[in-house]
Amino acid sequence: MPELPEVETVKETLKHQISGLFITKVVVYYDKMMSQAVAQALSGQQILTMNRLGKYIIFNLTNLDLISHLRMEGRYFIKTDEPVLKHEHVVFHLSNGQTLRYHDTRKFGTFDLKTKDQTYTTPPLSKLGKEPFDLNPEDFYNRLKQSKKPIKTALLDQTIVSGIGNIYADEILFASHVQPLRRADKVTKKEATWMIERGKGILESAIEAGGTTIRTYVSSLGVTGRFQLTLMVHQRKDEQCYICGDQIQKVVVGGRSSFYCKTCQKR
DNA sequence: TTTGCCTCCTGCGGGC
DNA sequence: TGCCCGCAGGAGGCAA
Ligand SMILES: [Zn+2]
Repeated sequence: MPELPEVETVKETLKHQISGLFITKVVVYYDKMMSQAVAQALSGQQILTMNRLGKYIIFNLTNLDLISHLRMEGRYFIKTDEPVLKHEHVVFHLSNGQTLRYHDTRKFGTFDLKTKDQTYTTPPLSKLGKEPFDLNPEDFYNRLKQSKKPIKTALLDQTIVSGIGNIYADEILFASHVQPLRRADKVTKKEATWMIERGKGILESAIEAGGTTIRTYVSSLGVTGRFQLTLMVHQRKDEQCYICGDQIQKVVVGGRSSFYCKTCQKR
């Protein structure tokens, strides 16, 4: 599932591919994905630029903002007049004859259309906490102090810190030597600081990796922003820890699969 | 108030 | 080989 780095890559790619173009028509093939009213309102809007906040992509239009969330499987493809595929649910027709296709096998992605004054002052964006890049470790620590839920769940809570998903949450906890089930209010200031500082490094590396593979993905697999990065623990159940050799454990925390090394993450 | 469970949707893998 | 079942997963909604 795309997290902050992958979404950043998608946003940057789209920015270079479609900025300046006008949306001439929007066709919806799965009604629940986008209302007719929204589709019609998009006609005639120019795509001025693309922005991102947390895991949300923002199409900055003439006098509206379209907020797109990819959830687990959402992808964008830029095509011309090829047949519309089974999982292409929304097709944006553009002023240069190309089409932007929103592809989503699970149909979990969302679109929200906002007037400019409502974009950041109403949900979903108004509820977002800061990204790790902007979050002061001390503020993060103080916020964790107020929460009794497991730290893994807190890291996934977009109102506490935005942009982190299941994969990077596991990686950040490993890098900070903290077990996923530890209560958030039991995390020390040192550990909270590690989570922010090392979290930033992990996300930055992933963004950088995305930048290097961007062309391959645009041409072959669409604008997914996905790329292979070496993961220390996520999805590595029963494999050896790269640091100590111990077996990676899997636990379910808040309904989410979580992976950790019980030796490197003692508490 | 805060927390946690359920829901959406469909491809995939395991079991027989 | 093919069918059936259960699972995974962001975030919103709702119940406790
Ligand atoms: Zn280890």
